[in-house]
Amino acid sequence: MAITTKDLARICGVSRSTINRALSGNGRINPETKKKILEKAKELDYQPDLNARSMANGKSRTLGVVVEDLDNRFYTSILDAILQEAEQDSYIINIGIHQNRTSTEQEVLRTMLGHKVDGIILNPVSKGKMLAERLDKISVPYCVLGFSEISGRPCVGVDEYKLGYEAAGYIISKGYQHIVFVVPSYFDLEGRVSGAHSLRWKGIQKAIGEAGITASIVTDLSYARPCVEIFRRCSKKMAFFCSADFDAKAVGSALLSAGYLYGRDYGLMGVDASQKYDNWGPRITSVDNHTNLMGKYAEQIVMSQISGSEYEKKVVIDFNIMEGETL
Amino acid sequence: MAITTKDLARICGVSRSTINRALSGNGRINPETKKKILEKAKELDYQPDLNARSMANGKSRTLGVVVEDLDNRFYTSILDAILQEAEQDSYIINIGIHQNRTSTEQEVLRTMLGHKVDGIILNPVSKGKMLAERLDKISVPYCVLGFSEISGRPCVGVDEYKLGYEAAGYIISKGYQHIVFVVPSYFDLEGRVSGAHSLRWKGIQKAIGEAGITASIVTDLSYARPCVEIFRRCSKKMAFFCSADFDAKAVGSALLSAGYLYGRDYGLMGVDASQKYDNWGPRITSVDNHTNLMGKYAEQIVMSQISGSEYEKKVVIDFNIMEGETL
DNA sequence: TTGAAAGCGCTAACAA
DNA sequence: TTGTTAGCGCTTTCAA
Repeated sequence: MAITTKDLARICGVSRSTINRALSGNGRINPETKKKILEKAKELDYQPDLNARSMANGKSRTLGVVVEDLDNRFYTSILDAILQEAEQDSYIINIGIHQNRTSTEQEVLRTMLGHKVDGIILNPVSKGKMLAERLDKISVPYCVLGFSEISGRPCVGVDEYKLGYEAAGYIISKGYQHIVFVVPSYFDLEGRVSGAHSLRWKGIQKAIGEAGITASIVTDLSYARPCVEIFRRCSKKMAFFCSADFDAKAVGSALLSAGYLYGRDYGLMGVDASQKYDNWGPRITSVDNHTNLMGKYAEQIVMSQISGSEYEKKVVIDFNIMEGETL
Repeated sequence: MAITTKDLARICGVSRSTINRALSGNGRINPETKKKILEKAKELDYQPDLNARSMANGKSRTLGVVVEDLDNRFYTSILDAILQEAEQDSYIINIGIHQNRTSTEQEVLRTMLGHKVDGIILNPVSKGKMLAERLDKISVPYCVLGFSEISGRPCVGVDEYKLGYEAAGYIISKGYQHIVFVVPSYFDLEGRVSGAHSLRWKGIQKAIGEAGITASIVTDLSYARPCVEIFRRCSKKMAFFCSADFDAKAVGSALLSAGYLYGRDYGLMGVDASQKYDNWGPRITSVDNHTNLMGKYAEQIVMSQISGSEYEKKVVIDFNIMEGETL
């Protein structure tokens, strides 16, 4: 059993409020007794029960973060940024994963609210009306990661339409005649279209329309083989634009096994800027969507709400194209 | 403000204990009233205050996990496993990062204990006596990730001596005459030797002794250039054994830029089995140390202590060598 | 089968 | 300057 203010009070021969005054630094108190109390507290290694405090004053100094899983650099990078930011504010992080299941998402959110987190950062599974309802139930400040699924709510993300448009433009500028948009997560488990990816796709379509070239989309979960097939049947100079570097690597490997080389035989582009973290193999041409900034701003948006200061409801993160050796 | 049992009691016209009996399923209660209460609870979306509960019954159903950071697949992979395991036990995870600073480690541990976590999984910064003292202060069940720094305490890890011995043996079996052990984290920020890595190094030395070949060690934080230099000056057939695939990749890239190719000109080996996650570039010969299992067992060790069941104090995780194209 | 009361450890308002 | 009291929302005796 840890030592409590009650124990301290008994030991120091004063009341608990006096203990509290010494410990918190608030309220008038005799410097002598204060000094004595603090000494005793240190000697006995007093550590406040943060849950009790949270209950008494309604602030838990805890933030909840809900993401898909931690098997993905996209999320861990966001999370790392959140953790660093939160530490500065002396906040602790509760983390939950929904593994792309709406039911788990709901459950995790409930649990977090049950634990009285002061704020939540959510990478949502659900979309549209369901997401809106779910957000309405969040009784604390929150911030959504990615904003293609919602409007009028605190969120941070990149402009996916613009991302698609500019990425396609970049590919076009390199002289490619056909773009294959590879996006295994285009449909979720319930068969609904991902808002972010459909926006990207729209951006791509705009760009190819203007340039007068063609594009197609691959949404198969096992996209490697289809990509090889498409490449074999197509005579135009083509590029694969994949929704993440991870997928670009898979496509590149598959085509390489089939005897076709990125950069030489076709173009390959991804999103995530994995070249920043991994210098192995050819650098993949990629869109750097600044995941660390997403985490940082998400945390700040939530903290601003908690502290009641001004904040931008919708923060748009910049992205930029990083040249590589595959396009 | 969320609805409480007090509210429910008022609304249903019964006492709070009756509400509790309905909600918890414990104690005798009229099925009628129980049904009515449960309906109301659902209708009003009652959600228990888990902190209050935690305070009342001394169990928070929260586990604390302390690792270096999330910028490292080694940790995120462990963490992911812990999360999945914890979800099964309906436990939530508090995560803290110490960023390799002993002071932060201490602070994070204190905060976690303050939040009344039921157990802690720790990847320690501190070593030896300091670590022992720190562990002694942990008033809840815990498990240490890696066991080279401690003895007689709950922990999970791989046999680093054996790992070094077998990895070196594997390298030797491939005909290499000199091994360079590349380990930038051999010394920590305070200049102390990492127990895990010194064990590995001992294992390596044993193996080379038996085989009658030579070995050297590089502990520079910027090891790329030194490695290139060593390679240039050495006439023997040599292999670099790096403490992580990440570092092996860096060494490989540096030597490649200098015109030397892994596999052909020298051997390259790492630890982590990154080839399991990343199929880009040549597969690196690597030791798979099963990080996911580490996480899983760590969680189980802590949970067993919490539930009072039997458990093994020291769990040794298997490792195995994964062939690649660089050795 | 139900209710009353105490307590977990803390904070905060009010008295002394 | 210090102490008393009540309350946060829950669980857990004990009594009715």
